[in-house]
Amino acid sequence: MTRDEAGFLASYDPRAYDPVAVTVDVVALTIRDGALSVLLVRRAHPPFADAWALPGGFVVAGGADGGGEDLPDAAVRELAEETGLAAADAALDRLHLEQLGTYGAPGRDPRMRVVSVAYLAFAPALPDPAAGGDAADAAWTPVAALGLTAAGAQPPGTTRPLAFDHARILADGLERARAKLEYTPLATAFCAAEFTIPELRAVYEAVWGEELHAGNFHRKVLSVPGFVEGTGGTSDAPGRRGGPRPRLYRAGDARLLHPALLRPSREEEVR
Amino acid sequence: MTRDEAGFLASYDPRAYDPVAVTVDVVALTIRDGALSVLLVRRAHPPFADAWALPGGFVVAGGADGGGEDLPDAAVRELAEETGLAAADAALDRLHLEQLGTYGAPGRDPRMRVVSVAYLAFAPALPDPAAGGDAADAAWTPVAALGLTAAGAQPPGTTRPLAFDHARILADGLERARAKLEYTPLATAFCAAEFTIPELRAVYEAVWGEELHAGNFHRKVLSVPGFVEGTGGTSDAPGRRGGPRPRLYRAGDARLLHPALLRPSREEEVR
DNA sequence: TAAATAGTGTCTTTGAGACACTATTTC
DNA sequence: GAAATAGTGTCTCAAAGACACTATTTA
Repeated sequence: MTRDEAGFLASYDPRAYDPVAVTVDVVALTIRDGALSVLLVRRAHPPFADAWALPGGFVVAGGADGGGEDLPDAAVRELAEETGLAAADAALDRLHLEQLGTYGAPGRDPRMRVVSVAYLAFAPALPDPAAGGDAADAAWTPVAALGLTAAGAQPPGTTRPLAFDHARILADGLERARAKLEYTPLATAFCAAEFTIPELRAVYEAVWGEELHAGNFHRKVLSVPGFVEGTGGTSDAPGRRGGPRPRLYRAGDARLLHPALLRPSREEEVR
Repeated sequence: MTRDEAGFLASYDPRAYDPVAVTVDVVALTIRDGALSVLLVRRAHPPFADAWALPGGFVVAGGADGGGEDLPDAAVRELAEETGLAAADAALDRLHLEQLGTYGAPGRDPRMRVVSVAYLAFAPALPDPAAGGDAADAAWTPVAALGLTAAGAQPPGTTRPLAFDHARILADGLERARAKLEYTPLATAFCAAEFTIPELRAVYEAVWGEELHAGNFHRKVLSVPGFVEGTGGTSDAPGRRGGPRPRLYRAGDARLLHPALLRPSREEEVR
């Protein structure tokens, strides 16, 4: 650093600017009882007290000398804090986390200018959360129960309206999830370490909201290089309604599916 | 708003938190002389004075009572300010702008904690920029000249090292652009309002960095519903090296290409 | 035994890519 | 005329989806 740069740094006063708060919000998805579900918390404090919202909160900034937390770390911390899931929990180990987008329209938070970085998480079936932090309650909620429109709005009279612009964020997260299942092997992130092809198909059906042809799906999954690899084992199939024991598979080493596994209902094809 | 909420808002002091600055940075791409190029500015002030960087700057926050600017507006403003392109310019009208991602690792800016929301812009050929704002210079730069690796790093000794983590942001923007050409009609955003199929092919070749089969490309583009629509006109083809006059097309009404136009070289297929 | 399910075989249709060819233009 | 290019025809191969079928399990 030159002397000029050092001098500039010393005279720099960040508080001369209007303040902006940075938060993270997490769209955590899982499959519970065959239904795609999102983790929601009930807000204990205003604004939107008692309303349901995505788990999230302020990022620890740290001073000019460092000490702040990185954004993905903040997302995992908020997820753990507000749900009682220990950050060291084995379940959180298998978590897939990716950045979804940033929402910063003026007025989206009545307190002040807040820019929120949203993260999208895929998790295998997790235990019921325990409320913690600023949350009065926490629960996995089937997304179908929220009455979300594709445009990211909830019609008036919805039983569980979301705080802030969280309906918009959730709608974006759902669309991202649906798209990612097409060309990445991330459906395996919703499964346990070992899974069967029918279980994997159930994930696709829950996320896409439509039934898939069992036979063609099976052949397709096995034909995509690196999607899954067999373990040699067989499921012990508790509580099924008949049929042979399906074989067990692990996630393969592919990071992209090629050829992709495209959604059937593409009549819309947004024009 | 309940009285409780109003009381909470009145007592809320945003300055109790460590400050975080929010900036926007723009990866503006265009095709110049057949080469995919990015708009860079030379920084007039520390940190990284005299280094090249993506155009960008602080977001106008506004107070609790509003008055701040939305993030996409800030991106367009920075683009206009630092390049001398008038915001009302017809060229900026045809601009495609989308959010790329948010970069907020502690220490990425030596002054303080800075969270930067990056935007990706596709533009038709634009005039040479004129430096303005905090920029000492501004220029369209062929991305090949920057020696970027796929990992988003620049090898030591690069002629034009980028400030901050802008090499990473640019690499992410390029990969996003390459992917988007596959399944959206955004290649047309690099073209004038009317264009020929060979011009469109040149866009794909510049962004993907490989040659495409002219005949198959032509048939493919016309076979995807809503990609392009004919104008009935014919190019007057100045300065070509022979061959018939190509027909003119406009962008169609499709927002997704189906079937997609996949990149040929997918041997890698990241495992 | 009946019903449900795992997994495979096969046929049809669509689309991608290779190659060939004609027509049109510039040098 | 030679070379380059726009645009079309045609063939082959890969892949998606429909349908059928067998084997295996539960109720």
